[in-house]
Order: sequence, then structure tokens, then C-alpha cells
Amino acid sequence: MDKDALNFDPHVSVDCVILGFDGDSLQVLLSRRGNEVPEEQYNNLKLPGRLLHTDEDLDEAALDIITSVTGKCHPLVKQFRAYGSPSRTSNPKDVLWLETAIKQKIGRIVTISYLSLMRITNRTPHRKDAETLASYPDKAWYPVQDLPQLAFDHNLIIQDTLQELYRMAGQQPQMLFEMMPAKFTAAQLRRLHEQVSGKKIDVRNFAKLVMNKPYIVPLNEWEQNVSHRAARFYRFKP
Amino acid sequence: MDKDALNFDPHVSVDCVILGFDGDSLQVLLSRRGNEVPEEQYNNLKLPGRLLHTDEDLDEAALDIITSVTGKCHPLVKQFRAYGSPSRTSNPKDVLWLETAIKQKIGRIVTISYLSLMRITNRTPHRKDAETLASYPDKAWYPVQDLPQLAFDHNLIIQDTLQELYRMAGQQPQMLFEMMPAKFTAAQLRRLHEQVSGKKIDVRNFAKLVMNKPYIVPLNEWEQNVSHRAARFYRFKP
DNA sequence: GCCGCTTATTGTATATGTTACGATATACTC
DNA sequence: GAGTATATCGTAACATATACAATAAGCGGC
Repeated sequence: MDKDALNFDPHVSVDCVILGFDGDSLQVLLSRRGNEVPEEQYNNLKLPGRLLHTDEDLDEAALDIITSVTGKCHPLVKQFRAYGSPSRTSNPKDVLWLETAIKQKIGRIVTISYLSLMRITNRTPHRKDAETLASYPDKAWYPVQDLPQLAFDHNLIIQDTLQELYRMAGQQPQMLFEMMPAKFTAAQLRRLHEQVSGKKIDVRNFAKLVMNKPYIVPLNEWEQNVSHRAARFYRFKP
Repeated sequence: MDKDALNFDPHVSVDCVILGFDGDSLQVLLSRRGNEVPEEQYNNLKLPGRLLHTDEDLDEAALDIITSVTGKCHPLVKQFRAYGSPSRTSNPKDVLWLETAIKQKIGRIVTISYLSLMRITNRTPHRKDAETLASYPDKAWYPVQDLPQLAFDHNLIIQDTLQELYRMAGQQPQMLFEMMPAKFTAAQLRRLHEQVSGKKIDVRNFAKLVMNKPYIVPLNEWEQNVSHRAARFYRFKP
């Protein structure tokens, strides 16, 4: 074991990709970096995350981050992968923020990323509801298909995580219900499946293969005030 | 960001689960810890791995470890997951070895584990060929179904990695050829599939579904000196 | 009230893949 | 050459995935 290795300890952080579905498209929960430096000097959106605490397990840290961001403890959390490229913290904007926020020279950060699926509630605003900086919330949902430039390699992390979601959902489609609202229509669930699988799904086959599974129960409620035939609501029975 | 987090930097290491198939059962390549302390004082078998070097990417480190252990560069390497439990380095035997080998007080190590599949060659001995300590090699193949107690949480890492292999092979069975010898019989390939899938596979269905794929080409060679009908050899065409 | 627009809902036929199962061929041993 | 152990091959039932079209319901405008 060489000397180089012995004296080198990178920082270790945990970042969480929290995904939701608003009935129309996949969303990711992003947080805004603080006001330490003028906003235009850095990419101010990032994944929720922080450095690892002493005596804290990785899973613990992820759960803590998710709880603190969303206000509730969420079960479906899966470690996804580690990112440790030496260049991932080399963007000058990121360096500036690190030195300002952490008040310490940061060489390199190895981060462990986690995936979590979550129901979107009204408490966390959408980006579109907050147009001005003054009302700009410190966290909000953003559509994954149209993301701006994020801090560090967080765009890459989200892309990789989506691929992982595609794979996982292919094997266990039930996991997608974590993102669905309590009541949903067949079209909403189909849109989610389409976005996750990346292909168009035939309406009739979807009704046959998915909508009449035992864990999907139809309710006696229908949409209101829509300019077409109202869709029935369903709910998920675990 | 609290003070606790700022002053804490765990060590980061990379460990590699290198799997092979000897025609009969799945094997994992393990290395032996050095002779710094008498052998009976610690669990002397571990996964090949080391601390991360400065300015070294995680994938780089994994490739370097695999190359140095196996003598050749191998393409199929996949990051699997990170392990960071504070208690994973708390076994007294491991603490003793760390302090002896690394000559430094080690608090905690976050390790990133990698999976690699590899053809077993004669250069790396099987455990059964090395019975005495004197001839005990510093690395050898061990059957995954019958492992002794390993260092740290390496038994756990191997178990998790096998499950990942099961999942991956379910989607891309071709990857299993990385572990097969250049010439192989249908029964050998079937045994590997059985061990990876965990179920018995029907001989005839296997011949139909797998053996007549375009990338499996039959050779005009047959087994020699077997006490039953000789099996044909095949090879893999990428 | 009627027409046009939009979306929701339902079934059938075909192709493809998966599972189950039995018979014959070949090489060796005694 | 009889017995034994393994290799090799095919077919039928079954389950799964895909392709495809007509009708129903609510709203808006006239």
C-alpha cells in the first residue's frame, strides 16, 4: 500500500434523486444552493444531499436527507451508484460555491447517489409556480425532460438514475405506485408507464394487462368538469 | 452544513468481486492478507481491493486492481454498490490487520464494490491445489457456495453481488460467456445458467433456446475418455 | 336539441415465447 | 453384448405479447 494512498482521504457525500409524477410527466426534486454568493455566479440548482456525518451509515444519511427535504420518511430508497471522478468538482462555479458554503478548500468529493420515489403533494411547489427570485423556493419539482444545467455532475447522475428506474420498473411495475396520487385515472397511470418505459403503450392492451390487476381497484368516482367523457378514478391496494 | 460533517473524512476503498466458472461451479477470486501478524489472529482471506489513490477515478482503481490481480485487463467491469456502515471495520481481527498493514489508525472505510467476470486460467490456482501454508498462494479461486469467514463485510458483499449477477444475467445472458472457457460443452453452459438463475433448466428446452443461437457455434471436437457418450464442444462467436 | 369534438372504454385474432414431456443415439464398463 | 450413463433431438399445450377498431360519454357551439 503506497504512501500516496495512505495520506489521501476524499470527502464522501450522499445525494438523493427524488422522483415524482404530477399526473403528466416525471419530476425530480431539486434544491437551491444558499445565497452565499450572487446567484448568477454559479449553477444554483442541485440534488438534495450533503457530506456524510461521522458514524452515520450511507442509508441513514440518505433517509435523513429525504426526510429533511420532504418532511416525511419514505420507505422506497435504493442506493444507486457512486461517483468519484476527480474532475467532478472542478467547475469554477462549483469550486466557488464549495469554498463559500463549506468554508474549506475542497479537493474532491466521492458521492453515493440514492433513488427515491415519492408522491407529489401541494406542499412542495412546482417550478412554474415560482417565477420570481423573491418567491423562489429552496426546493421544487422540475420536469426531468427539460432540466437546466445543474451543479457538479448532477445532470449525469439524474440521467443514470432514470435508466436504473427503467430497469427496475421493468421488473417490478408496482413500484411506480409510489409516485401515483391516491386516486388516479387509467390515462395517468399509462402516461407514467410510457415515460418510464420510453415507448408508447397500446390503450387496450394496457387496460387488459395492467388495469384489471387485482391490486388496482376501480372507484365509483369520475372526473369532474372535463370537456370530454369523464374518466373513472382508481386506487392502489398494496 | 454542520461542523461534524466538515471535519470528517472517511477512507475510501475499492473492492472487486471477480467471478469465474470452472465448468462445474461459480468461483470467486480471493486474495490473502500479508504476513504482518500470525495467520490465526485474523481472517486472512479478502476480496482484492485497496484504498483509492489521489486523482484516481473509481472505475480506474477497479480496473487497476483487476489487472494487477489477474495479469490482464478485462473489459466487463461494473460498479455495484457502496458499503459504508461504521461497524464494517470494527471486527478486532480486521482492526489488528489494518493497523499492522496500513500502519495507521483506521476509523472507517467506505468501500465501492465492483463486479467482474473472468475466464479461469491455469495460472491462478484453485484453493484445493494449495493445501499447505507454504504453498498457499496469495490469490486463488474459491467456490462461492462454500466460503469461509472473510475479512470485513466481504461475505455480505459477495452475496449482494451474486444477486446482482442473477439480475443482470436474466437480461443479458451473453455476459455469462465472459466466464466460459474457449471451448465448452452444452452441459457446462447449462450448469452455469442453472447456478446463476438458481433453478433447474430443462435439457431439451436449453438446447432449443440457447444452444442454437447464432453466437454459439458447434465445433467438430468431442470429449475424450469419458465413460459415457462424448459431448460436443462449442465456442462463442461475439 | 343536435352536431361535432375529444377522450374513455371494451374484445378478438394472431404471433411469439415458455413450459412440459419421451424417445433415440452413443460411448464406455464389465 | 448387455447394462449404464449421458448427449441429442421434436412436438404439443400453454401462457404471454402484439396488433387492431368500434362504441360510449361529456362538453361546447349553434
